[in-house]
Amino acid sequence: MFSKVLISDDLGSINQGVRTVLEGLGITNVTQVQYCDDAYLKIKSAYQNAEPFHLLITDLSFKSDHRAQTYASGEDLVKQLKQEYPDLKIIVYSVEDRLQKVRTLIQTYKADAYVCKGRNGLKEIDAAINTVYAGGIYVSQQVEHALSSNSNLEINDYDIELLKQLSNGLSQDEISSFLKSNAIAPSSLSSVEKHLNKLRIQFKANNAIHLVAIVKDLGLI
Amino acid sequence: MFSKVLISDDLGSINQGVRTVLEGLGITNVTQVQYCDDAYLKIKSAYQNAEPFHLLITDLSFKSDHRAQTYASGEDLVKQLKQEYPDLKIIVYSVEDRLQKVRTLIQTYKADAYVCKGRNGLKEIDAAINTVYAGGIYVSQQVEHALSSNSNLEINDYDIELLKQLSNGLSQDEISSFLKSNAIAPSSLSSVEKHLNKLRIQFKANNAIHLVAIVKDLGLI
DNA sequence: TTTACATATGAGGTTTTCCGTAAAGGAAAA
DNA sequence: TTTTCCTTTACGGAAAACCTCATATGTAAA
Repeated sequence: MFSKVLISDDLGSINQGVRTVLEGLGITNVTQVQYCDDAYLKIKSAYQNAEPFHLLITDLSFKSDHRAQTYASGEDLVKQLKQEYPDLKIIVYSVEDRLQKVRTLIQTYKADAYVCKGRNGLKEIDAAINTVYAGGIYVSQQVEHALSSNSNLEINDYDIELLKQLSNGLSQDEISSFLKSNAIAPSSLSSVEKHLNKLRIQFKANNAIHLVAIVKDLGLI
Repeated sequence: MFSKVLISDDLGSINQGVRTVLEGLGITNVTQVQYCDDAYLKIKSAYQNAEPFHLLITDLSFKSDHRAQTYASGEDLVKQLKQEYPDLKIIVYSVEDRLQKVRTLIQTYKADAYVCKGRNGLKEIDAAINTVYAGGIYVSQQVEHALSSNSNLEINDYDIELLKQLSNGLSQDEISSFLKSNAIAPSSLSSVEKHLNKLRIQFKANNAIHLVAIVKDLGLI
């Protein structure tokens, strides 16, 4: 089992629960921090001292306060750490249950587990630790289907860009110009219309306003 | 000091921290629940048995699961409880830091305190309990200015309703019909246009889509 | 009551979005 | 090469949104 673990979560009280789970697994060498930057520094220095952490359990959203931070969110932290220390196992523990978030973290940033905070989050943490230790990937049931590619995965970066610009206040005409000036194809007004229409159908939106509201709720933009 | 307290929060681990604070204040008769409906029922039955709770500390957002709930959020719970039991003191303890939320809960629903979960949330809980016990209102510093009327308070319930329906996919014409059928005045298409136009200017939005994106980011809807 | 002011409603014209259809271009298969 | 299929682009009409100005309504002060 893991022997050296770091917990990163700005709410101290949650750390307490996770710590209890770790104790139950016989893991006693546990450090906890309340800032992403602290997590990064602890892991870096431990690695340099040849006493690396084996597992990081981190939240995603950290309240910002007076302390300026390099890594504002757990996502940034995970991304950076997995690049520098691919061997470090990372479990994300968050209330966030947006599929897009889960996908990005597991597939792009290569996190090892995604556990949703909830009524039995601690039980899941237990299971996740065991799975990750065995070399597997653990994802909470409620967001499991985020990884099954057949879901709403057909929306690509181009679509996201359209939606972003739309929610940014640009008219479809302006989006067309924007695409042209950024050399993104297709860029004609007609294509913008067509793609947005496809998205409207896909998300069962009545109009563009509704569409933006829906994808914002989904956390896509 | 309060002698009988109920904690309502779907994440068990947070309850633990609050419980510790209560113990520090010499409060030992503490009950905790993970569902809003349970909170309501506990308070109701305790009242009927002439052993009422004196204080409720509740979260706002509760993950929905298989159990169907009458009160889906802490807001609904607070609203209902303060109507039925005005003497019951209520402290809201949430990560949510949207000013509109704070305003509604304190000013409309008459909650006694609003504490933001954060790095020193438990210290604030301590202070809030003392303030509320003394008959005062406690609001976390970071959202304190929510109550100072000079902020963006000019937007009223009517505006919020418009924005909600708009983000719901209704056209301005349909919103007008909706208002008429719900006997909300003003209801003419012209008025809907005018009010939305005012909001667009107020929020510096280019168009209705932009407007909805902005107010969604602000957490107004 | 009259006046003044703010807000609501109504009618107009312009712009943007929405939606269908059709033509043009490109890539892969026949 | 031709055919097929898919995507981009273009165009036009209908609907909705956007904007301005005129009128109506209601409320509070003179």
